[in-house]
Amino acid sequence: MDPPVKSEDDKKKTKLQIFHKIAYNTLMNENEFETRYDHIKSDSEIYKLWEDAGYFNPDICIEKGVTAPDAESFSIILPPPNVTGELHMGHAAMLAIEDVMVRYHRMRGKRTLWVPGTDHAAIATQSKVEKMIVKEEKKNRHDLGREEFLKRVNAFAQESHDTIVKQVKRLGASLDWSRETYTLDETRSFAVRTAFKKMYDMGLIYRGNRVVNWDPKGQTTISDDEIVYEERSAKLYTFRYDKSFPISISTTRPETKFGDTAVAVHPDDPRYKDFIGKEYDVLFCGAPLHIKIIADDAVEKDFGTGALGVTPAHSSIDWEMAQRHDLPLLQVIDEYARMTIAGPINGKKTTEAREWIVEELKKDNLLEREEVVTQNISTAERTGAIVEPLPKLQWFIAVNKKFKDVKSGEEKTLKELMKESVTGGEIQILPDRFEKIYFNWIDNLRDWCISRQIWFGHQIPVWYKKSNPEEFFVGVEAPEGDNWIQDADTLDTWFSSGLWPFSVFNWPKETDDFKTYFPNSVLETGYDILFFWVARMILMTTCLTGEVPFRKVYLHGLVRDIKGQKMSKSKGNGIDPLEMANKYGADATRLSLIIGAAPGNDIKISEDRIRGYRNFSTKIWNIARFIRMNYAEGMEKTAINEKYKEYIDELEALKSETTKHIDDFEFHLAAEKIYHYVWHTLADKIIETEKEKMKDGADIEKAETYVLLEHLLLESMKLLHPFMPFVTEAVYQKFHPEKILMVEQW
RNA sequence: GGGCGUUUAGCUCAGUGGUAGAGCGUUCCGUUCACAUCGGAGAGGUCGCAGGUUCGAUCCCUGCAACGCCCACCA
Repeated sequence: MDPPVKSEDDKKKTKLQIFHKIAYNTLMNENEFETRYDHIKSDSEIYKLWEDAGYFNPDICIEKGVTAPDAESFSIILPPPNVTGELHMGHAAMLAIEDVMVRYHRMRGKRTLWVPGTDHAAIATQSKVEKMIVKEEKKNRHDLGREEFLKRVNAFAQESHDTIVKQVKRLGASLDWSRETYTLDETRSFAVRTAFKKMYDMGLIYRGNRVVNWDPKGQTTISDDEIVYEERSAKLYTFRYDKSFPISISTTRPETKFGDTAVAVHPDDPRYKDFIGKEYDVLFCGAPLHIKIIADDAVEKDFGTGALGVTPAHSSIDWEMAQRHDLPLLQVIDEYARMTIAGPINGKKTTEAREWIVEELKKDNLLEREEVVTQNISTAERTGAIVEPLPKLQWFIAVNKKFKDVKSGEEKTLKELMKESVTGGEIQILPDRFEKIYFNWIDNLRDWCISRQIWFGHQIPVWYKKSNPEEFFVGVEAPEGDNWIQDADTLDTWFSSGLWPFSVFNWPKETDDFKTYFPNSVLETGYDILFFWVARMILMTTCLTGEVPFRKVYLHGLVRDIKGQKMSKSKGNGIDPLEMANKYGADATRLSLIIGAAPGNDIKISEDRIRGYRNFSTKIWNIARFIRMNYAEGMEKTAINEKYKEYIDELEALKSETTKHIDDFEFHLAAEKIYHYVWHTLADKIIETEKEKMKDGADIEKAETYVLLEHLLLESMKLLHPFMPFVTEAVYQKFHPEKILMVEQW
């Protein structure tokens, strides 16, 4: 007889099993079933087991035969944590949910990739380091100089990065670390410069003198989305510029009126109809102004006097109006929020100027009314400073300009492209109520100012001719010769993170990864960065690749403390996920963030919850230990007896329910059902019913029961693995040291 | 001004067109038993309010209220 022929596959498998066995035996003694699950020790050993096996990397999964080479791919990019410090509970929730998806799809045999990375987070990181330096050395960034300052920021970023990576691993995230990237590394920087150049050539990036949001404290522009509105009470003054002027106007900022070039009224307002088109020379608090009366629909008839002093240089609404009516721009406030007009208030702060003007108006009997109103004031998210709208020469992305769409070849605007990606169903946003919010944002979107006057970030790839700064060069690399000087500004951090879905695959190179894993299957993140990030990725990706960045967007809620407040260090109400992982295990921490968290709803977390799930992992351990203790050497492993059909059916039902829930992004339901099954069905009912037989039954009964219980246990460990990877893997190892649960078939 | 979410046990939250669920807490009983990080038993809820649809509503519809969030920005 011929010896049995081993197929290549079998050989591979045997080799694999030996490898696993050796790897595992070096970690723990398989013959002992410890009385307690020691998560601190075991969690790290198991993560190492996974890392050494290499299965986080889909290429190795294929190489080792656990994934078919032609398997469908499943890819997620990790929303890159900012290198500003440490992970918080929100990150932990994100990691837990994404790891559930990734582990599930990997176990289903998909070619599964989860790409790790970190975000340089430009302004956030820079201001953090700046604050540290001010505090510790009483110096600001200008004292250090650009080069030295950047050195400091990079060192801080590196340190944060290392901490973050350690923390991400501690939580069990099955990320492919061999593909790790950073938004500011060389490959990503190349992608950023390429994107800038391409969009410039497409006519979508332009340099323009427009009214921007200026942060006088941070000394930089910020985008509309970086503004936080704060409700404050303010005084609304009603007055005339001077006695000769026929119309009264109302404003909360009289100091800006030195920049007025028009007064706008509603075209249908009978009170002012006769004035439209007339022009006046007035003397406002000693300053000569030339005011034209214009009619514009944007004016609210019922507010104030129904007439609006138009200040094109210091209000974006007024600036737009000025564009429509071809009004001149008159800047009277500088970058430090100080007055630039000649006279007694030159160089004074806007608030001081305001008081002075009011006094002048009173003196001249021009002030008609003074009332207290509540208004929403724009403040800069990062510094808290009141935003000063100023005209500045900056770089913008045009969202309303037609260009030739890469995919359809049709003339479209970025806004249209962003909208179509979702209305056309190419991208699905879950929960779907966020689609409406997304559309609403697009409708209000204005040209995106992308240049920032900060140092940390991607320097704008534009070079100006030293001899003639009007002449500039836009390119991926610097132009030849030393007659050029690069734009000192850097790009908004969301410009580079907008490229993330494909820059992680080394775009613009057409890499295999790009072909295999792009578009990403799912983008999972908190709903708070829908506009900042998700929308920007859709914008950049559809524009540059002609493809959508991902098929589905799954938005999770925010993690809050027990009082419902956002967790933050300054409030001291944060629960540190790492502390929880060390206290109760990563599994318990993860489960507490999944169960009870409906998609898109905020979750309030407390230590008690986490402790409850730690008890669950102890329970699992004991169930496994009990079953294993009833295994006798030489026990005959029969097939499962027909009489246990009910148990098997129950398990099968659980399997299909769980599968459906995960496919439907209902992770909380899936986890809860498995939880309930393991504790209250398997342990409380089935084991309690069958344990007598294990003790006192005949050998055949003992064996039958054992086989049944082992089957139920190990199958439920598979179902639970994506949610609680550590304890389930540890249990599985006790039964199958030659295998790794992480890559078992779902 | 526009939009969205939430309202269910003492607390934090899931869930469902047909006698209501989890964690924690609480009451009683039980430790030579895999597990006291446990087991068993229990208390505790007119599922925010008012209408409507339905044989039947906590769930669907309408209105209202309270709380929270997002967007716009009336200058």
